[in-house]
Amino acid sequence: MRKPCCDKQDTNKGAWSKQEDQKLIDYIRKHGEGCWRTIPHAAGLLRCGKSCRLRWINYLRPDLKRGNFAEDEEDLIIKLHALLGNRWSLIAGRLPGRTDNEVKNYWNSHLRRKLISKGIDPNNHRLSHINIVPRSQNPNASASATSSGLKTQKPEKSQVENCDQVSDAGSCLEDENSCGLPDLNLDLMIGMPSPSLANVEEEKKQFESNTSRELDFTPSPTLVLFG
DNA sequence: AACAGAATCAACCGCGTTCAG
DNA sequence: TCTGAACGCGGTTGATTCTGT
Repeated sequence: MRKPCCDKQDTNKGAWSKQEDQKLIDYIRKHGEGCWRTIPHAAGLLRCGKSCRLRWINYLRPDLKRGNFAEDEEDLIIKLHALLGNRWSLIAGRLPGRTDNEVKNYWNSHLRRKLISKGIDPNNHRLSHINIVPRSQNPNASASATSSGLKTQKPEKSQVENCDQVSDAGSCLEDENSCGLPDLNLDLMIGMPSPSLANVEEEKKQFESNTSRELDFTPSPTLVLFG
């Protein structure tokens, strides 16, 4: 049985105070990112290492961009999601200054809905033959696009009906290979910070070879990668 | 102005992976 | 080779803010 990552009795939870932020920033500036387990104690924080790591990565890191996503960033996220599925850290790795959490939140709150409104199933990036009813006329759809709404969205059949056996976009791509659909031909050159598209492909292949998921779904003919 | 519902996003949780001993 | 601790990730939650009535 895994032990909890920290002694919960002695750790703060919830929002970080300015003082806590400052302590963490000061410590990491001085000593760099290191063993997250020991950082809280060393920095004089009553937080668990996990929490410190998350706070640093998602909020305090100096190279974070923050603010609205540019259109090219949106496009890139959509394309990468089509390629990689919900592997947010990989996607975020290709967006300089963005974090996996940020990308994930943005996807769940904006991009999903954007795709749905264009009649595209965000799970597999295929045209879904659903009539999109404006929210105002469709009270049932009210919470479906929120991140917390995702849990309620799961059973929202109408939107996944066409591909109810598809788990994610990545799996869809496996199918892509097997049924000989056209090459994705993605233009992923927008501000790639690290390695290159070749590595995305590499990671994808690696992922695919590592995964033994059996897929069983009927492909719809159109995979949509707009942008 | 007050309220309700929706949207946003920081943070937590739990699991899989990695790695050192 | 095995085991356990730590890390990293994706999913989820819940507090806060926004928007419409």
